Amino acid sequence: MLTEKFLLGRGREDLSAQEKQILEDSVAEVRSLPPRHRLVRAGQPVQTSTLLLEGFICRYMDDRDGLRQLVAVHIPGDFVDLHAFPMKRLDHDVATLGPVKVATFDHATLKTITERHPHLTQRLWFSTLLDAAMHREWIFRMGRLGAEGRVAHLFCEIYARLAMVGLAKDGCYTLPMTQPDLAEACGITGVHVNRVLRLLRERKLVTFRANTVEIMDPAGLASVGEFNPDYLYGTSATPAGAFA
Amino acid sequence: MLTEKFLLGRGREDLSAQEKQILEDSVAEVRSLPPRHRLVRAGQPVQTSTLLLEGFICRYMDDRDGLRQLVAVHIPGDFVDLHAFPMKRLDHDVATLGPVKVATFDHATLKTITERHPHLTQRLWFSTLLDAAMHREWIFRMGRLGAEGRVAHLFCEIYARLAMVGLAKDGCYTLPMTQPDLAEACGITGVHVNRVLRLLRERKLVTFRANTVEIMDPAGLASVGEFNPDYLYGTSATPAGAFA
DNA sequence: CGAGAATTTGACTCGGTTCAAACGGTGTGG
DNA sequence: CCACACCGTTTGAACCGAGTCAAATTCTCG
Repeated sequence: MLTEKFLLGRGREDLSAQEKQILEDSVAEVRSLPPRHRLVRAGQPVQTSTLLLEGFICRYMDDRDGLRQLVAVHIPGDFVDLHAFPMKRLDHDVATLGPVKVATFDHATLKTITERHPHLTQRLWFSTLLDAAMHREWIFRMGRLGAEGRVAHLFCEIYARLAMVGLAKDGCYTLPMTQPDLAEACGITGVHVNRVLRLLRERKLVTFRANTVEIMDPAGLASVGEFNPDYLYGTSATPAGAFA
Repeated sequence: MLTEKFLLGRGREDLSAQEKQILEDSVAEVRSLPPRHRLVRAGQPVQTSTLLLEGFICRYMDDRDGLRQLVAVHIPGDFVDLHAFPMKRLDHDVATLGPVKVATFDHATLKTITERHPHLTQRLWFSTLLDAAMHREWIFRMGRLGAEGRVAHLFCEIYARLAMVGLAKDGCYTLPMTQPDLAEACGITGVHVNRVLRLLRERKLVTFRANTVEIMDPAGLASVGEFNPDYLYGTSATPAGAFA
């Protein structure tokens, strides 16, 4: 089932079998895309939205000098640009990190869902609000944490989210990001990311090599990143609590 | 009409007279609240949502040391915690800045709306996505701008939003925030906010005194803050374009 | 009028940037 | 199959923006 990871660990159980089927039947197209491929450009009108099936996607904005600020990292099960449905256009770019597989939904189809299935609609709405909750946490990260904390927090967040959809365990996961990418996500320099990674490694908290994150001390890392997974709205059965 | 400012300048025209009436009739209660009053505490279950009628409200999160990071500032017409309706609980606190007047909506009533009025529901959804768009811009502000730019950007954003609902003109508006408040919104120190304000004043860009913002050079301020109002999704008739 | 908060300014410190250079993978074309 | 080019990674040294600490001044409100 293509949409099996959607809201997994966040109340997907709350969807009836019929609703799950409606979602599944609403997929217009499944596509594979190469790394570093831009799906949507800021400002353009959009008629479809994208559910991420495999791989990683990011959203970002450019500053005056063309430097990027990531505003979101997406993992399988995320409805990456569902907000384009009510908004019609986006205020940021959307691009793949590594290679991905995505499912596309036509906005016309989504409109039908909103007209006929209020409860499913509310769950779709909820999924966009999860993104907003993560945005807020990113604001917190940039505003209150130093460089070390920011990187630690990001590693914790992605681990917790991947664990919820069964793509991470024992503190290990694949993350197709470079050090400059991390820098763009954390609002610091690529050079400084490197120094921070060395520190975190030396303190036996986490290592990041060859696109692989290995969290050696979850509690310690969560402490450095002041990470509390409540904002991810996982259900009680969800492994996000590993950090609690 | 209590709800007259809701989505004003953001496609409120798109609502039918009937829909506007439904919204108006859904108000459960109107209340006045004193400055610095906390409406919602993070984590608590919530059964109502709040439309801000008059005054200013902020949302914030605490770090380990109890220091606050503002994640949103709300102005009249904003449905401050509508996201609590699908989410059931919030990941942050909500508090007034100055004195406010608010309208309260029961979630049971909102549920009825989502079951019977898909189009109105979509506009409610849209309003929560506007908040998410502002969150993203805040991430950008914290990640890519220096202290000066952050303060400049914030002043620009609030001006553009107030102008859309008719509460600011000629670059002037009232903002019941202290310098420490600004600091909490911008991720810098209160002391440094003071220095930045002096700089901006000396450069004849903007002054902030006695809860009053006076933008003397809109274009210059927008340039320092790398401010582009597109993310506010104003309509073409909207004064937000004053900064474009 | 007095208390407590907010504003303002100065001096010193420090985290993170900038600039620079070396080193390591990896894919491509000759 | 190797050479080269292009990234990404790593490290060092100098610099600077913002934080910290401290104290004086002004404002606000009971």
